[in-house]
Parts: sequence; C-alpha cells; structure tokens
Amino acid sequence: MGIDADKQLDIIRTNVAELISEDEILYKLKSKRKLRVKLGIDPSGPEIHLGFSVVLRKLRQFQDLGHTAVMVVGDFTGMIGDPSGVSKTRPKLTKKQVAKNMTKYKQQIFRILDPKRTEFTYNSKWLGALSMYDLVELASKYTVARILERDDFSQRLKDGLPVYMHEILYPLCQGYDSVAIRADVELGGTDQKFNLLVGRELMRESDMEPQVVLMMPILEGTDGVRKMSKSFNNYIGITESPKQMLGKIMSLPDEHIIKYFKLATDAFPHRVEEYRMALEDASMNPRDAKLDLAKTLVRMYHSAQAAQKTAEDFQRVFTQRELPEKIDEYKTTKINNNIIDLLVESKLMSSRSEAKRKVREGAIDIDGVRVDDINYSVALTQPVVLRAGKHKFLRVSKK
RNA sequence: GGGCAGGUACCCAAGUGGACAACGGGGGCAGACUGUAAAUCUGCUGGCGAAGGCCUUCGGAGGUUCGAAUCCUUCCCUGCCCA
Repeated sequence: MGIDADKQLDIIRTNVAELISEDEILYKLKSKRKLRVKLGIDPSGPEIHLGFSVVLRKLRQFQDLGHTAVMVVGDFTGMIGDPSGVSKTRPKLTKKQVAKNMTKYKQQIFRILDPKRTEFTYNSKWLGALSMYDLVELASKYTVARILERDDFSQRLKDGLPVYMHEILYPLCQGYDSVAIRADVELGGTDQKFNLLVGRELMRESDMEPQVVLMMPILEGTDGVRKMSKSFNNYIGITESPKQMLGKIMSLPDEHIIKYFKLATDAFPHRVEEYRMALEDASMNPRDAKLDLAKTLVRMYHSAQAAQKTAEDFQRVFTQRELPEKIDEYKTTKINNNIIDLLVESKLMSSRSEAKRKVREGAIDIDGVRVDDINYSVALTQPVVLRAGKHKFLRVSKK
C-alpha cells in the first residue's frame, strides 16, 4: 500500500458526516493492514439507488486505497426488516425473495465496487446458526433501556405504535455481524448511527478492537424532503433508463443540486465549487446546473452519448416544446376513434374516468391542438401524435 | 385473564344513523406561470355513464333500520392500564 496513512485519512473523510473516531482509523491505517470495511445491504428490493450509491462510492474509495469491502447481505435480518427511520413495522421477507433480489443486486453493485476487492457474505450463515442459548447470551449484553434509546423505537412507543420483540433484536444482529466478520470499519448513513455503535460494543465484549464507524450524509429523494428510499418510492435507481434518470433529476428541487454533485457524482471538487458559487451569485441558471448534474449521472451509469442525446431530447421537449425524437407507436383498427376509448385502449390512461378527467383538465392534445371535448372523435386518415400531460407521447395510426 | 381506547381511501387523519365517494393535510397527476419535469399559484385525485344517475368502498362476518363508516352481535388486529 503506497499511500501513507494521513493521506488516506484525507480521502476517507471527504464528504463524511461523522467519523468515530479519527484517531482510531488513523491507528488502523498506520498498521498497514488491508482493512475489512463492512457494509450491510438490505435485500428487500432489487434496485440500488443514488442514495445508497453515496455509501457504496465511499466504500469504493476504500477499495481504491487497497482495502477490502465486506458486503454483509442481511438475508437473515431482512426477515426482520430494519426499523431504522421507518415509522412502522416492515413486512418480513421470505428466503426465496431474498435470493431472487440478490441476483439482481450483485449485477448492479459492481457498477460501483471493484469485484476483485469485494467479499460477499450472508448473515444467515452465522445468525441462522445461533441457538436459543446463544441468542439469550447475546441479548444479555444489552439493556432494554439502551435499545429504547433509539429515536424511532421511543417515538413509536410514545405514539402508541407497536414495537415488536424481533425488531428489538435487529441492532444486536447487525452488531453481531461485525463480530462475525471482524470488521475494521463499518459504513452507513447517519440514520444508522445506533446500529453501528452497537457493533462497537459487541466487538469490545468479544475482546476485539472495536470497528470504526463512518457515516455518510443522507441524500434526499425526488420529493426533496425525505431520505431517498425504496419504501418512500422517491428514489432514482442506477439502472433506470437515461430518460427516466435525467427526468427525475430535473424534477429535483434546485436546492439539492450541489449536494447531489458532491455525494453522487464523480465531478471534481473544484468543479462542484464553481457550480456552488455560480448558483449562489445567480450567474448561472439552476436549470443548466441541474442539466449538467443529470448528464453527469447518466454518463456515469450509461454513456456519454446517452447523456448527450437524452439531454438534447429534454431540451427539445421541455424548453422548445417540440416533439421528442422517438415516440412510441400505437396501432388501432378503426378509422374513427372516440378520444376516451383511444386513451384507455392505448394504456395512456388506466380508466375511462381518469381519461375524462384529464381531457377536462386540458391535459390532452392531438398534433399540438388541445382536445377538451370528451366526445371528440379522432380520425386516423393519417397518423397523429397524441400527447397526454407533460411527457407522455404516442404516435397513433390505423393498422 | 380483566378494564379502557382504537382499526376510515396510497399515507396521516376528520366524520359517530340520511345532506358521505366521505372534511383537512401529505403524496400523486394536471393546468397556469417559468430560465427547468425547480419554486409559486389553481384544479383534480374509486369505477361505469354524454348527462340525470348508478355501482363498489370506511378491519372481517352477520344483524337492526325505509336508510349504516356511524347502532347491535361476533371474530381478528393494535395501544394503554390492571393482573
């Protein structure tokens, strides 16, 4: 390992929300060992999103410094469901679902991580092997009061919401994972603080050097308010199409542009700083900064060409209000079609009631002319372009 | 095991015999505006019908009533207190 410990520390603490503790990690780095850097993954959904990429990218930095990423797949804890930040009990996952999700997960994870420096382990391997005896032993290391320190538990208790026994075990399980894999460092979002600290305690109990805990800031989702998360359905998946990805990023509130640049992209810090200043003194249109952000992300997860093309299409449709370059086709047999029938048949609308509503709202136009009569008949003597709302286009013709 | 309070649409949450397809907020969608699918403002947000209107929905199942989300019985679930 060529880089000295102080330089490594500089890289490691960039953009970090909290590091417990700098002294400890410096000590570990100075040992010149390959550190085992743990990251738990929740196998509940098969999609990796930009929020999670923040932590994955940090992990990649560790790999680039020569350390080992140890991915702990929470297939056992997945059956519990991490109660962190979620205000209600999660449904349990079956083993089958976990296995299915993980196949897709792995394909995605190596778009960020270096496979050569990544270990995959499943925590059912050790957690599933614990006997009732072991469980009681483990549970005896923590008091109820301390578990209830967790904000979300105490909040739920205060609100009269259920907190189940198995959820209380969650932090212990995650902490035990750290013991099982002998973690040097564990990564997570700031919302994971409690769980991460339990790992330190349990390691100390087992006479191990406690893991260093590194927390990344939480990235807000597309609503701009809540944490990006599958359960809030406000996420941008790293495998989404260029069009979806770019579109979702353009709909982010402007104030998150810089945060996204910093945490989710590989843009150079000095470039990000330029954006920040330009936005601050209003010398740059936030739209352009956001479009650059969107292009950067599309380039990272797709290609430079895709980024360029998608951005051009975006400008064509939304800035110039022209038709997109590529429009899906729909063919029907009749020459005269009632507008409502057509919207429903083509799946543009999910029910006739909805179709009528949208027509009345003025959301529908044909070849650029608004249709506001629900009895309007569309004559398909030649193909027409049907637009529903801001971004649904369909070229309709007779078969 | 006993007592009490609850279970309402995607989420939160009002409603306690007819005016309830159900207040309000969030989310979502749409329109206006705009330097963006940002922000802001406005509208819509169960289904079928051109419309009058009709049908399905308020934890599940029964019942009372001309009429129930609202009353009764029972079952399931949650919280609190007592044991």
